Order: sequence, then structure tokens, then C-alpha cells
Amino acid sequence: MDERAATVRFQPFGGLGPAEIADLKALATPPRHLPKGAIVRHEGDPDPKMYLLIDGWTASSIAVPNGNSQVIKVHLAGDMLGMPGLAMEEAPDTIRALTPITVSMIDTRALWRLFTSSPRIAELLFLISQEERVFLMDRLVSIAQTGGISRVAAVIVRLHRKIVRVFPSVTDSMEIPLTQTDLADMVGLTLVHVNRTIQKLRRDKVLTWVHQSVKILDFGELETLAQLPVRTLRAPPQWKGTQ
Amino acid sequence: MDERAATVRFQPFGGLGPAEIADLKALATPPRHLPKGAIVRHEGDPDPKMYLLIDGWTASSIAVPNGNSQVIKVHLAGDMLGMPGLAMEEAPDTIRALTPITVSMIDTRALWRLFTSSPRIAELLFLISQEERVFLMDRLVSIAQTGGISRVAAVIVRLHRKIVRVFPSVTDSMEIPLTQTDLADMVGLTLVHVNRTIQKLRRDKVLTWVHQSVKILDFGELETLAQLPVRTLRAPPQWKGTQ
DNA sequence: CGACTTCTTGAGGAGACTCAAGGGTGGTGG
DNA sequence: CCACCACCCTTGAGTCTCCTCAAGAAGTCG
Repeated sequence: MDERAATVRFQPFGGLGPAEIADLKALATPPRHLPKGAIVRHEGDPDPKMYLLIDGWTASSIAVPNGNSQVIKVHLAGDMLGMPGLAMEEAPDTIRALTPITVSMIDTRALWRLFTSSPRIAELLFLISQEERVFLMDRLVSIAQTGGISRVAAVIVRLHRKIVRVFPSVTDSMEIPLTQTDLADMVGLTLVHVNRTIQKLRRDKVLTWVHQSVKILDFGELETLAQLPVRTLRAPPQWKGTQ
Repeated sequence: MDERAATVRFQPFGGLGPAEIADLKALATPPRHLPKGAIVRHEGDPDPKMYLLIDGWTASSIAVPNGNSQVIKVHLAGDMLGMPGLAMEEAPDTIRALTPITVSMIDTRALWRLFTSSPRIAELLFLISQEERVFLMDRLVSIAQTGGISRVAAVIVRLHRKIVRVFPSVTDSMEIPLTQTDLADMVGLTLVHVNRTIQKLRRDKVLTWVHQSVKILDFGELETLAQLPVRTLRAPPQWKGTQ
């Protein structure tokens, strides 16, 4: 699991060679295991680090003064956590384990050295960051410009695409370790309203959602509701044909 | 203007040396002048490039199938435009001139070479990208978790901070080349509702807003309404003390 | 001067929120 | 083994924010 998961995040851009993978793994601390509900690092913590999620699910979120909380993103095995915090003195978001997880920390100082020793990894991290920016832009659009049903549908569609990328055997059913409270914090609605929204999706035979098991019944309708734009990733020029 | 503006964007992280600035400018095409309302590049255009905004204001936005439009970000002199698109086959956003502007394009192929020749610039671009991710995260929180007044207040506060960074002489009055329609597209409300929100801010003596000239009357109240988190930027370790 | 864009105001309606309460499930301790 | 607690899901009722439709006023450019 360890080996495969760590490389998944890079595959959209064509993958790394063995040398680069070795370089990257050399920076990572030994994997730690944390239980469900554990806080990897808390919003406001000084000198934030970057992490590699080796197994399990995490969520990163930002607390709002009024008591609310916004989930920024849900992470799966192979994702890099906490990158945005590298530009800040204090961690901007809280990272919480949604399931039991395995993570390793990446030494910041060594990461910077890597920009000199492995420009190819630097390019990759740069590109991943741009991809994440587009992801955030699309979430902004979804939340600012569409109603409750579309927002919830968009979350399901994106999670499904992401899960399929990591676990290709998944088809229409998936386990999602999110409570309705989490979902509400993802889409910017209240728990009560999210509950009613899900029930509408059930009534309309778009999906079933029991406990934490989601089954998509009507893919077409779900994608129509989600209103997500089509995005095609691009590799850096010099890689064209080398992979 | 040209010289100063191009370096502004880098200053939060300590600034570049003359050699790095020369490297970066060598990549840029000769500056082009475009009139107000011009489209620098359109959403969906293939092979998106990066641009350096030398003078004027631009806005990047994403169209929604239902006819709406979401403004992702407003740019000032010294900003880099279109970076997120580098990871995509097609441009994710439309970049439009809010005023007459001066821009130059940055050659993508040369940019990648720079990752090998000038790792320090690569680090800087990487860090700027992380900063932008945090910026987007904070916007997501504002729009998903706060009401109309707070969202509008947050836009004003952020614009003011940004303008002060570029034009330190600005105090409480500033020229903002945004229509109420633009503002509505930034905060995810309708034009009508934004209008009523601004009028409430006027009634409460928080600010005045005539034509495109904004004057902040009550900074404290505006910042309270905006509910923006405090963020402190951080420079990469090896720069500590070198600048 | 006319056409267009921008701002403003009114009235009615829908989506989302708040407050409130009840039921199911799993874990913990007596 | 059962009682209790914590967490999660569900439902009801009333309210308010924000939207839609509509139209008029004011400013701007050719």
C-alpha cells in the first residue's frame, strides 16, 4: 500500500522515475499511525509542515469566528497534506483523521533543498499546486453560484472520481467516512438542510446513502446536477513523449 | 512603473536579487497595451500561458452553465496571471481588463527551464502558489460560511490591504474599477442584493461608495464584519537573514 | 441626442436557517 | 447484562435572507 499510494498523486502528470521517488521518500519521516478523530495538526500551530498521507482519509478545515467550520478538502491515500501552510508562519487549517490513518511528515528544510537537487520534483509540486488551485476555484464556483442540491451532488461526483483514481475497482458504490455534519461543513449548508437535500436525492432515485455507504443510482442525473466543468490535466512540455 | 510593479509581487517573501529579476524579465514578451474591457485570454482557450500584469486591473472569472459568472480574483499591477492554467490543457478562467492595462506573456517552455537554472525563482513561484491557495481557502470560508454583509466587507478589506501594498500612499480612500455586477459575481450574490447590502453599509456609516470611489469611514467595524483570519507570510528557511 | 451601461427601488416568493424534539446506534461503566 | 451517554440522523414549524421579476433614474459614450 505504502509504495503505491505515495505515487498515486503524481500519476496524473505522468509519474516519477525511480530516482525521484527515492528522493522524495528520503525526506519523509517514518510513518505514524493515528486513530480516527485524531488531529494531525491544528489551525494556528506554528511552523507548519507538509505531510504525505499513506493510508486512510483526512479532512482539512478552517474554523470561523461564529462557531462554524468549513471543510476545505478531503484527502485520500497518496495525497500531500498541508502544502498551503508552507507559505505561512502558522497553519491555516486543521487536519483531522476521518478514519485510522498512516502519515509521514516531510522535512521542510530538506524539501527546499530538493528544489536545487531535483528540479523535476519541484516542477511536479508546482504543477500539483496549480491543479489544487483550479480545484479550489471550481469549489468556489459551486458554492457561490449553485444551490444546495448541486453542491451536494458536486461533492459526491468529485469524491467518486477521486476514489476511482485510487481504487480502480470501485464502480457505483463507495464507502465515504463523512457524517452529514462533515458534508454540511463542506458545502456551506446547515446539517438540517443537508439532511433534507440528501433525502430529496434519495426520493428522486439519484442515489442511496445508508450509514457511510453511498451507491449512485443515476450517474447522468448526478453529473447534471453537479454542474462541474470539464478539466484536462497537462504535463510539463519536456515530459511529452518521455513517459 | 514597469520595473517596480514587476517586483512587488515578490516582496512579501523578501524580494529577488538583481540576477533573478533579470532571469524572469528575460522570459517575458514585450509589454502589450489593452483597452478596458479587453479579454486577455478566454476560458477554454487551449495551451494557456502565464502573464505578468505590469499596469492596470484585471479580473479572472469562471462562467457557470446557468448563465452566472464567478469572479475568482482581482489582480493589480505586479500580479502574475493565469498560473493555475499551467496545469491544464485548456484555460480554466477568463481574464478581463477592468481598466486599460499593460501585460506581458511569459513563455511556458522557458519557465520550465527556469526550474533548473534558477531554483530560487522556482521556490518563489511555488510559495506564491501556496499563498494563493490559502487566499482561495479564505474566500471559500467567507462565501460558504458568512452572510452578504460580511462577504462584501471582506472584499473591501482585502482589496484595501492589497492596494496599500502596491500604493503605500493610499489611506482610507481608493479607486476600485468594479461595477456592482462585478462585486456580485465576486461574492456570489445577485446584483440587486449587493446593491442593498452596500446601502446598508452606507446607512451604518461604515463607508461611502460613489461611482468607483470607495472611502472607508469605520475601519474597525468593517474588519469586524469581514471576519477575516490573520495570516502571516513566511519566507523559505535558507533566506532567513540573507535579505 | 439616443443607446447603453450602471445604479436604485418595489413587491412577492423560494431556499436556507433556527429552534426544538425524538429515535436509532454504538460504546462504556457499573 | 443492562443503563446510560454520546453521536448521528430525522422531522416539524416558523422566520429571515436572498432571489426573481419588474421598472425607473442617472450617468456615459458615440
